[in-house]
Amino acid sequence: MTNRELAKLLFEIGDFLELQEVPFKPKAYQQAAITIDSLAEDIRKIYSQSGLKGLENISGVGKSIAEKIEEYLITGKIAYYEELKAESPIAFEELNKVEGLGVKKIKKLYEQLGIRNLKDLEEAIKKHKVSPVFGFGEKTEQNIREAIDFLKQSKGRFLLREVLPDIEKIENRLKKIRGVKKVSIAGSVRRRKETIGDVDFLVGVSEDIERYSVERIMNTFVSMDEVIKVVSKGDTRSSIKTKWGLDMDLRLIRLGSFGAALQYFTGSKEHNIELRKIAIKEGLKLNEYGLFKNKTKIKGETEEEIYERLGMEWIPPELREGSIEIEVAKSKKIPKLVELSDIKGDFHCHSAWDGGDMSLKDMAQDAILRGYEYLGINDHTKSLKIENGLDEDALLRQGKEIDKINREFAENNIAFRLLKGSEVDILKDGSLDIEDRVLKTLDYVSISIHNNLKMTKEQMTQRILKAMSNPYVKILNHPTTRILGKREECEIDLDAIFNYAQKRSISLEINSYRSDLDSQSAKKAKEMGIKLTIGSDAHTKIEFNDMTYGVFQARRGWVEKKDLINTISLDKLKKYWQLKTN
DNA sequence: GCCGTTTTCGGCCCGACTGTTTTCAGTCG
Repeated sequence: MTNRELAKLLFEIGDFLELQEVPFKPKAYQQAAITIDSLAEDIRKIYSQSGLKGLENISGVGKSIAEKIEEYLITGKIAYYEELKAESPIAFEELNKVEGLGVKKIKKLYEQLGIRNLKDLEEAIKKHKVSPVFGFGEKTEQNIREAIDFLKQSKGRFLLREVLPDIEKIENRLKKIRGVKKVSIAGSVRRRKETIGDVDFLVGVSEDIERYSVERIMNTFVSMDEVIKVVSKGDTRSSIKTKWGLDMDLRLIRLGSFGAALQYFTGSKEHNIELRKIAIKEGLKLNEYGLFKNKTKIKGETEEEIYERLGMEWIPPELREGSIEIEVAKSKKIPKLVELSDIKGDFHCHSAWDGGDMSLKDMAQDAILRGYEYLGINDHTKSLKIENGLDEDALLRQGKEIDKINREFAENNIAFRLLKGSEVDILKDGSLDIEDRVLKTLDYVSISIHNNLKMTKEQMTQRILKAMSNPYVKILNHPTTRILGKREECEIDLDAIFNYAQKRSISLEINSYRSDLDSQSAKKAKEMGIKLTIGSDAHTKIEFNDMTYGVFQARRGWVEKKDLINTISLDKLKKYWQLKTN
């Protein structure tokens, strides 16, 4: 991934400059790095199509950085980066990860104690060399010691899917504390990022809250069972570390400022900076307490009124990443994003036939309770032996059972249907492992890559294109094969896949469990007019709930109800896919 | 180094908390 590698280099240039205390340049490099990292387009493609000018058109990239990108794309290196790296003996990135250590302290530690990296720092802490340094002290030394311990055992970012239920439990607990009027989760959790770094709880209280009430709220928060360290505790903010390694902040907010605080702490940082610049242009000041004209607060109670006063529509948190959302909101064209309640069915779930924990009938009943109109059975096929993949015979037999269950629904006037699908395995040469004579008996065929993932980009792309050329294919499942947190995406030319999907009206899946497609790719597919599906990939009853996370992912990709297939009614689906099921 | 409907110069988000020092710098989000 060229974009990511380049972004990393630019970011590090920023780090080096920051260490040299060069003003403003670090931010410029890091801003450019962030933008490039979140670009949907391959930077190589931008350069090959539009040259240096194309690079300069990227927001945050000017003449100087564009030239460095060009140098990188041609030579694979940036001389400026190499120079800075050679000059600086300090492993800044590593040391900066230690909480409490910023540029100034890292520099001082190097100058006074010769500390270059984390290992040096650990040594120095062990020998109590840090506390005597001017500006440091006993407490700081102890904090650094603990921060290193946390760093070593921390898992970095957490999958939203794995932590959200626990976070919501705490949210509900906070709501019950006396004196608390309102609780909201902010930050990347509210933006529904697929991975989160920490959690921000906003607790709304009345304007004239008593001092002992404040104390009670803060005390309750920092003494929860999940807390293993209280990082800070004040009148408006407390900060804790939990046993999961997840950091949490509680912010106490007067209700009159709740909207401003929610806006501010939801971020993203980039989004907020853009918003503040707009406020400044209008002669206003935006902070977490409100929108101010001179010293007078003019807005602050709700997010909506703040966005409105700044001349734009309210922006759903999932879109607040500081890219184009503010421009779009100014022209009042923010789309109505898909919601869980729009989902009418799931095309990707596994039954007991391939080792799932539910029978076809149980699955149907569960789906009906969820308000679905249809459920596509999408069991693995025979070459995936480890998943008890079905062969042609089994698929035909399963089809008969589905017919039988559907007949019962029809007889009882239940407007719900199971659909005959299959997650057909794409073999190494791009052929499918189920014969066409059986594929044509199904309502829909979805295809997936599960093995031989280490092919060249060219080979992998050809393999998938060949599989997509089968006339019965309706969905390409998890197109890049990534499993967020476990497996990187494979080398693949997504543009070629998207072009072919567009031409043949093949739908691309947003897989809830894997977070694949990612939101940027989903956005791109949507813009090309490719229909998407969201699949839970459930193998067990509880995993049906994962649809929620697929919806989050889709929303982050600006996906609307109309962009998805599994939001249309059973009747429309019958026509759209010419289903065999009645 | 980047940016611009205050556009080619001059500004670049801003407030809370901690720890150390003794009135504030550093860090964080």
